[in-house]
Order: sequence, then structure tokens, then C-alpha cells
Amino acid sequence: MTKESTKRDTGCPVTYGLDTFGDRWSLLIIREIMILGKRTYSEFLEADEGIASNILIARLKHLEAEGIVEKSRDPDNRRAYIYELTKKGRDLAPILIEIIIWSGMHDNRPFALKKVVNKVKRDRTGFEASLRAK
Amino acid sequence: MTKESTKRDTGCPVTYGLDTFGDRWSLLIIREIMILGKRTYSEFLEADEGIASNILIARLKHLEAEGIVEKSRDPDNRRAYIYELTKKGRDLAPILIEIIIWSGMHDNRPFALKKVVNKVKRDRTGFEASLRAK
DNA sequence: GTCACGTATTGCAAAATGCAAGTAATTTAT
DNA sequence: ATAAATTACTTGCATTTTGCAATACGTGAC
Repeated sequence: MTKESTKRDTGCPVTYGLDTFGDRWSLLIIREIMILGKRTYSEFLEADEGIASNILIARLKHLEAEGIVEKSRDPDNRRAYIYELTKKGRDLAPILIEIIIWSGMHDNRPFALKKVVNKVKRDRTGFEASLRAK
Repeated sequence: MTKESTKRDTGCPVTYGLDTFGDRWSLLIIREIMILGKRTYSEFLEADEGIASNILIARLKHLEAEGIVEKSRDPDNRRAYIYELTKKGRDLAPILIEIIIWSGMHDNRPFALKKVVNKVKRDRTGFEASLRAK
């Protein structure tokens, strides 16, 4: 398994978070689920950033092992699985929100997506609720 | 330079954040500065997690290029440099705080450091102010 | 100049990543 | 019942990044 599954074990809460979800792809998968409402392996594969299938499955397994997502059969499509956030996963919403707010303040690239940023700014509480519900 | 200096350029605020500070070490350096009050290259090298000197310098340069830290001569020790957070860097405080809160909720390891977690819980506003001041 | 100190670089082995191709399991179509 | 299609996952290999140890560079003290 990847290195970040081996916790650095210093007891530091920041380290714990980084070891659990703080790699190149984990938070992007969580974004796909929370913000974009994606649920299946093939939907994740279509993400803008172009994650490779072997990396994707490694991350999904890691997140599952960490209790952040859980996997079950899709009742509507018997050959698909769905990955959903657990409470531990939904509790990441505030972190995602703060990242969005921070980027909204500091990402000055002309093509930066301001839509989500504005949604957060208008109604943070409602936005967080919607993330947790998705 | 490392890959994360090349922004994925999808315009997504989450992606922007991850590309800017979301690697294995950047947030730990920011933690060292914000929470532990460290300032110099040699102080960062002593961090619990044991960052290698080549990785450290690469991250410092990256963070400097991103405008998150800035480097200057230490007035008290003319052969040392000081790395300090810019406003953009200090604005990461809420993210750090949410990570700490999240870990406080979900890190059940017996040796987890609850000290910082409790400090945040008691007085989040005050804690954030102290992070930004450090 | 030479030495110590703080910062930064280099070389190399090990690990993680990215990509392309292939396998497996299950469902739908005929 | 067999074939085709769909979804999930694995494997092999080239490339990139990491980690570690050793070394070099730059500055100021003597």
C-alpha cells in the first residue's frame, strides 16, 4: 500500500489528517462525491484531473480502510458499486469549505471557478448542509 | 521542480488549494510556523516528522513562489534566513483549524495529542488569532 | 585566510505515479 | 445458453518523486 497508510504517529492532529486524506488524490475524490455528487468508480475516472485507474482504486481502498467512504452494491444498477461518505467523511466538509474560501480569496487566475466560491460566501451553513446531504 | 508546481488548471478551487499547499510536507511546514513558531530552515529540519533537507528546501521554494511564505535575513543572526507567512499563508489558519477539529473528532489513537484540539474547542476565535500572530 | 555555522545541492536507491493493456464478474440481448 | 456489453479492478513497465547521506556554498567571526 502507499506510504500514507502508515501513520507517522507523532500524535499531531495535523499529521493525522494529512496521513488520512491529505494526498494528491484523496481530497479530489471526496470533492467528486460531496460537491459533484458522484458515486461510482467510472464516474470518478471521468474527473477533470484525469486520475489513473490504479491510483483511483488504491485511494478508494485506502479511504475505505480509513472509514471515510463505504462501498456497497448499487441497487439501481446491479453491476455497479457505489461509494458513499461515512460520517467521518462528511465531517470533512468544513475543511473543503475552508479550502474553497481560501482559494476564492487568493486564486486570481482568470478562469478560476467562482461559482462554488460565491455559493459558499452567500450561505455557508446551507452550503455545508448540502455537502453533507449529497 | 516537483509536479505540484504545475497547476492542474481546471479552475476548481479545491484543486487550486491542493496544488498550492496540499502535498505531504507543505502543510506541516506551515504548522511548524503557525503553531510551533518556527522560523528557520534548521528549525524546520528538527520537526518530529523528520523532513529531508532536499525536500524541505524544495517545499520552501515552492511555498515562496506561491506567495505563502517570504524569506528574509534574520536581523539577529546575520547568516540565517527567516521564513515567515504572508497574508496568503496566514489565511490558511482556518484550514489548519478545521483539520485539527476533524482529527479531534476522529483520531482515537491513545497517544493522540488532545492539547491543541482542546485549545481550539475552548476558544476558536482566540486560537485563530494566535495562529495568525505567530 | 581559515573556521564554524546555516543553508542548499547532488547522487543514487527505493517508492509512488502515470499510462496502456488486459482480466474478471455481472447483466442484458439474442 | 451464448455472446456482447458494462463496470470494476489488475498488471507490467517507463517515468517521476521521494528519502537518505554526503557534500558544497555563502556568510560572518576570528
